[in-house]
Amino acid sequence: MAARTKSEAQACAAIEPVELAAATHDFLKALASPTRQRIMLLFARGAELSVNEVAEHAGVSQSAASQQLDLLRRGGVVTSRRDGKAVLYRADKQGSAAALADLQAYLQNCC
Amino acid sequence: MAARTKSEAQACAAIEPVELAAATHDFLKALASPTRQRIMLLFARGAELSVNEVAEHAGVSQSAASQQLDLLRRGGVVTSRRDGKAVLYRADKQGSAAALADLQAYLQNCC
DNA sequence: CCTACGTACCATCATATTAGAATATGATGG
DNA sequence: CCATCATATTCTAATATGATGGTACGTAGG
Repeated sequence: MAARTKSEAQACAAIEPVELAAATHDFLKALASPTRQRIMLLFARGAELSVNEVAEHAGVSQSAASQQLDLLRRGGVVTSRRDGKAVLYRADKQGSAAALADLQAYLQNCC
Repeated sequence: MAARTKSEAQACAAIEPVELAAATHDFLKALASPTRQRIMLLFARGAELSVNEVAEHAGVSQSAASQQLDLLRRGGVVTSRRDGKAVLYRADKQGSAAALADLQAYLQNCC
C-alpha cells in the first residue's frame, strides 16, 4: 500500500494524485467478468473449494477454473492454500476490503 | 460425467442468489480500463468537459472519446448534458456511490 | 521407484474489445 | 433553408480475452 507520487494529475486535484493502484485495477478486472462473478458466488459463507470443485460447479474446464482462480487471486479476491494434492481456494475478505477502500478513495477524488 | 452432487455450492447459491446487478457490472467494466481511468481523472473537482476536450487530454481520437464516454455513462460514472453544439460530461457522484454500494453488498455475500 | 491424482502451464482457437476512418445526426447562425 | 460545427454511429482491422485439450510438475501412497 504505497502512496505513489505521480504529479501529472496533481493540477486537477489539490488533494492527492489518486491513480488507481495496480492491485485495484486487478481487482476491478477480476470482478468484471460473469464467469468470475459466478465463481465468487461459490465462495459464499466462507466456503473452501478445490480447483476441480470450482470447475464443476461453475461449468468450466479444470484449466479454465485454474486460470480464472489465478486472476481472482491476483485481484486479491481469493486466497489459496495447499491441502495435500489439492489446492483450496476461498474468498479473501481482507483483500476485497482493501481494494474497495482504494476504489472508494479514487472515486472521491475524480467524482 | 452427467449428474453431479453439488449440494454444498447449490446451497450457497440458492439461499443467496446475489448476483451483481447489470449496472454494477457495467460500472466495473467501465473502470477496469487504463484509458477510461485516465479519462476519469480529467473530471476531478467536478470539472465539466466536452468530448473534444476529453479526446485531447486523454490522447485519443474524437470517436474513441465518444465511445469511451458512452461506456462510462452506461457504467453510471459520468453524466452528460448538451450545451449548444457541445455535449458536456462530468463525474456522476451519485451513480458511482450507488454502484459502490452494490459492489460492497455483493462482496459481503460472497466474501 | 513407480503410479495415481490434482493442479499449473502451453498452444490454439473462438470471441470480445479497442481504435481509427468515414458517415450520419443534431444544433446554431446566416 | 443552407452551411457549419460538434457529437454520435457504423464499419473494419488490430489486439485482448476466454475456453479447451494436451502435457508437465508436484504430492501422496503402494
